[in-house]
Amino acid sequence: MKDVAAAAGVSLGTVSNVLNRPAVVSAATRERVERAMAELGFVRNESARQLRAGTSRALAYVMLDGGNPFFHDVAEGIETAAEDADLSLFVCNSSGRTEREAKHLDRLLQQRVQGILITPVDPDAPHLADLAQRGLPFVMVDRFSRAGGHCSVAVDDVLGGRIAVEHLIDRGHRRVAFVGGPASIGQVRERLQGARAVWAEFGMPEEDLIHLPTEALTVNEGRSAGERLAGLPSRRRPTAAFCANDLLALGLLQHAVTAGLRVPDDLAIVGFDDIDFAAAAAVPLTSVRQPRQELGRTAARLVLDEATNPGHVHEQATFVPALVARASTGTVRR
Amino acid sequence: MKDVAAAAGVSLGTVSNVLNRPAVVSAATRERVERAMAELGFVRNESARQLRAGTSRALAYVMLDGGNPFFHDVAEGIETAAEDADLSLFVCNSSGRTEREAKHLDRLLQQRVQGILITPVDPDAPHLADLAQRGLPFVMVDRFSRAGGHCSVAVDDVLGGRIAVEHLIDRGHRRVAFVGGPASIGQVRERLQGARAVWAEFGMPEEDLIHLPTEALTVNEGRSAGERLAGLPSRRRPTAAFCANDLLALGLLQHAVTAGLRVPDDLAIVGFDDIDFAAAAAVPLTSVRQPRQELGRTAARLVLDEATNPGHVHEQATFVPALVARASTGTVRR
DNA sequence: GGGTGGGATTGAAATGTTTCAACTATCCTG
DNA sequence: CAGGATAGTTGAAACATTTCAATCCCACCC
Repeated sequence: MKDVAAAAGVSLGTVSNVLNRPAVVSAATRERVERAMAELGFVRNESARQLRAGTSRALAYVMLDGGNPFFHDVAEGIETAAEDADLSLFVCNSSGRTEREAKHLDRLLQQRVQGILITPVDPDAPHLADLAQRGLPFVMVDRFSRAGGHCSVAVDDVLGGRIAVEHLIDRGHRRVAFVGGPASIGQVRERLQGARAVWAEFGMPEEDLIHLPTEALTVNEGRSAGERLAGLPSRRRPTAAFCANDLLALGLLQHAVTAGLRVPDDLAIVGFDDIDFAAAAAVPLTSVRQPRQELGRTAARLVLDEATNPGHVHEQATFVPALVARASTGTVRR
Repeated sequence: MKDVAAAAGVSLGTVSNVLNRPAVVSAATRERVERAMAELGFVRNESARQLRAGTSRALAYVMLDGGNPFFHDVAEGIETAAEDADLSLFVCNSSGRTEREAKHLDRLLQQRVQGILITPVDPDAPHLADLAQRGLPFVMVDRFSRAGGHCSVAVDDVLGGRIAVEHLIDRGHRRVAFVGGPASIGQVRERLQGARAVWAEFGMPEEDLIHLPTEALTVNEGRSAGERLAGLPSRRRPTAAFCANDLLALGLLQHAVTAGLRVPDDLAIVGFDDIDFAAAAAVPLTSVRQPRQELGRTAARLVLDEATNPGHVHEQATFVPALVARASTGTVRR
C-alpha cells in the first residue's frame, strides 16, 4: 500500500479509503490509485487486515469423514451461506480421529476464525467444551451433545429409524437386520432406537430385529456385515436390512449381489442419508433422506447469528427425514 | 503475549523465546511463563505471526469437483505431506466453475499461502499464468498446460486409454464405445487418443470405436449416455464401453442393469480412476487405476521444493496407470 | 579485585493494514 | 468579506507477533 500511495502521489490513508470507502475519494484520485494498484500488481495482505480487525473473515467446517459424500454435500450448503456473507470457508477433515480433530481446532483457534461448524468424533470431548467456554461461536452439525451451551443442527434420527423400519414392515418383512455401529456414535444408537420402537409397536417379537454391529460406517464394513448375514441359519436369516448409512448399505448390496442374492426379493435394503451414489447403485437404493445442503445452510446461519447478534440464543434445529423408496425395497413380500 | 509477560513477570521478548526458542530460556522462567499461558488461556495469534513472517504456514489445494471421490483422495495425499512439513492445508472446491476458481485463487493470494496446488477448470486460463508470473509456487495436479513454467503431476492418460481398450480387445470385443466429454477437458481427449491408437494398431476399423460424447463427467451423464447407447441399432451397438471416468461408468452401469442388460455379457464396462465406489458397485467395475494419494503427495513435495529450494527446477511428474480387472469385464467373448 | 565469557533477559524496530480525528481547500451564504 | 459548511485528504496510533542487538548478571580465572 505504501508503494501504491507513492506511485499515485497520495497518502496511505487515501489508498485505504479507495479500498474501503471508495465513495469518499474523488473520482480522479480513485482512478489514479487504482491504476497504480494494477501496475504494481498490488494484493491486499489478509494477515495485516486480520491483525487489525482482530478476527479473520472466515468460517470453518471440520467434517468427520471426507470419504463420505454426505459430508461433502453438507459442506456445499455451508459454503453457499458463507459466500453470501462474504466469508471464506476452511474445510478440514478429521477422518474420525480425535487427535486430528483437536489439531485442526487448535489451528482454527489460532487463525481467529469467526465461527466453527463441526461434526465431531465425540460430541462430549473436552476440547469441544473448551471452545464453547472460550466464547467462540460454534455449531454442531448432525450431532447433539448432552452438554448444550451451543447450537446444533441435525435430523431426527429416531424418526428416521422408525420410517425405515415401518417401510420394511409395510413391504411384508417379518425378520429384519439393523446393520450399524459402533454404538459410540449417537446417530447409530438413535436410528436403532427408532427401529426398535416401531418394531415393538407393530407387535413384532424382539428377537426378529437382529442387530449386526459394524466397526465403522464404511462400504467395507457393509460387505463384511453381508458375509455375517449370509452366514446365519436360513430360518434366522432376515429378509431385509436397515443400514445405519448408505455406505454400509452399498457394501451390503454389493456383497448380496456377488453372492447371488436377488435384491430386493431375497434381501431388501434400506440405507440412510440418500447420498447421490444411492440412487446410482446398480439396484437403486431406498434410503432415508436428510436435507444435506439445508443442514449446512442452517448451521452456517446459526453460527453467523451467534457471531454477530449479541442477543443470540442457542437453538437446536431438527429436520425431518423422509423416505425415498427405490428398487432395493421394491416388491411387497407375500 | 503482553498479558502473559505481565503475569509471569518477564518481558515480551522472553515470552516469545519460550514459544520459539525454548532452549535459550532457563527452566524456571520457562515454567513460569508456561503456567501463565495456561492460566490465561493464551492462544497465539496466527495473523500477527504471518504478518511478521510475510507468509502463512499453509498450502492450498483447489480441486475441480468435490463430488468426485477421486479428488478427495488426492487431497488426502496432499494433506499427509503438508502435515509432515507442519503446514496447514486449505481445501477449496471450484465445482468446475471458472469464476469460483478465480475467487478462490484471489483469496489464497491475499492469504499469502506458501504454494498452490490446483486441478484447474482450464489449464490455460489467464489467471493461472498470473500466478506463475507472480512467483507463487504452484503445481498443476492431474492436468498439464501447454505453457509450462510450473510443475505438474499426472498420470499418462494416453497410456491409460490404451490399457483400457487393449483389455477390451483382449476380452474379444470388436465394437467399443468411448463415453466421455466435453472435449475441452484434456484428460478426455488424451484417453480417447490412447484408445484410438491401440484400436488402430490392432487393425480394427475406425468406425467400430464409437464416441458417445457427454457434457460432464458425472453419474447422471453416464446414465444418459446409457440411454443413447441402448438406442443404437443392434448391429451398430457396442458390446463394451470405456468411460472417461468412474462416475460415468457407474451411471452407465446403473442404466444398463435397470434396462435389463447383463454386465459384462451384454455390455462390458471399463472406468477410469478406480475410486472406492468402483470396487463397491453391484457389478464391481474394472477400472484404470491412478495412484491418487501418491499423486497428491508428489504434488505437495514439488510445491514445497519450489517454495523452499532456490535451485528448484520445474518437473512434470508422470505416473503410470494400471488396469484393475473386475467383474464388469469378466468374461471372454466368444 | 579486575577481567572475561557466557547464559539469560530485555527493548525496540518492523511487518501491512484500518480507523479516526484533524487538517486543507473550496464553495456558499448572509 | 467573514464565517461556516462540505468534500477530500492526511498522519498517527493500534493490532500481536518475531528478531536481534544490547544489556545484565553471575561464575570463574588469573
